[in-house]
Amino acid sequence: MKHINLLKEHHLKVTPQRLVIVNSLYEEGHITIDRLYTILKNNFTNISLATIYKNIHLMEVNNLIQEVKIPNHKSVYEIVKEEHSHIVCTNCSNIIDITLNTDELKQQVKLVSNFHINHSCIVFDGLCHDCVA
Amino acid sequence: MKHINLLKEHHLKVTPQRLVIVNSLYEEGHITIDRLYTILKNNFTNISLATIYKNIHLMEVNNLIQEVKIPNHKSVYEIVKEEHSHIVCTNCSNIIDITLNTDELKQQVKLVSNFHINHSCIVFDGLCHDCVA
DNA sequence: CTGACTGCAAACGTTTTGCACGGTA
DNA sequence: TACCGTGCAAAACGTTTGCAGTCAG
Repeated sequence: MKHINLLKEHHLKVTPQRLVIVNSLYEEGHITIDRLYTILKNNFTNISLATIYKNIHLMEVNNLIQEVKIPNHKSVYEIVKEEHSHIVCTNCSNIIDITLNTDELKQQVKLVSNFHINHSCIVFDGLCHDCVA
Repeated sequence: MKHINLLKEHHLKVTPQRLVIVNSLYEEGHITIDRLYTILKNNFTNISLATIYKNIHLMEVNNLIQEVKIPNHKSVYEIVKEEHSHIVCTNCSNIIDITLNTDELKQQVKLVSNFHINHSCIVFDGLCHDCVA
């Protein structure tokens, strides 16, 4: 099974449950707790939601994954990687990553506010190619 | 009390509780359920959280207010107005509105995705002027 | 071998629901 | 007056905690 090193690099013990969680995150890109529970039940008959929540929390704290809050949707989790934005299809709920240049935007922010900005969180919604038809 | 027309325009009956809710939204800009409960308790000794949730839900459905989801924070509600972005201070949790020109950003999105975009939701975090010191 | 992880059950906080009463239009 | 809104209590959710047994390192 892949992704063993990802767990080790983030100082997490390698367990079968964690490997399936990380693998699911890679395969699906963005995943809800519910979806994770469904997947884990297929692999471990006695899987507990508590185990999922505990692991999600640990992985967040260790910066392996992060929560993405999306308007009018349940939160999803994703593997931490370089900063990027999200587009959500309001019809089929599909979520994709996009990399944008936000320099110009941050420049605007600097002009109109006196905040010292750290991160930006940008989510678009609309219709994906399939759902436009 | 002001804001009676705002309720009427959104097809909501005018009640004392609703007037205080709308008034609080105007005065504070962004407000959590908890904060609303604290305020309403000062005005109505027997106010129920159920009343607050029911009204918040109704006002959302009638497009008078909207939820703003903020990374690592409780959701806040605000009066619906022209599209704008938010900056949150990671130290004092203060939230301010900013109006940005997102044309260039949406142009980028158009180039790298085949979505038909509707809305954008942009939240920055950082330190406000007071907290930098 | 030791500490960490799992599964279970219970607890917890938040949000929703049903109902009887009271108020708005 | 008729319907809608309120407050209360209970229920429904989602998430967290404590514990005993098991497993990874």
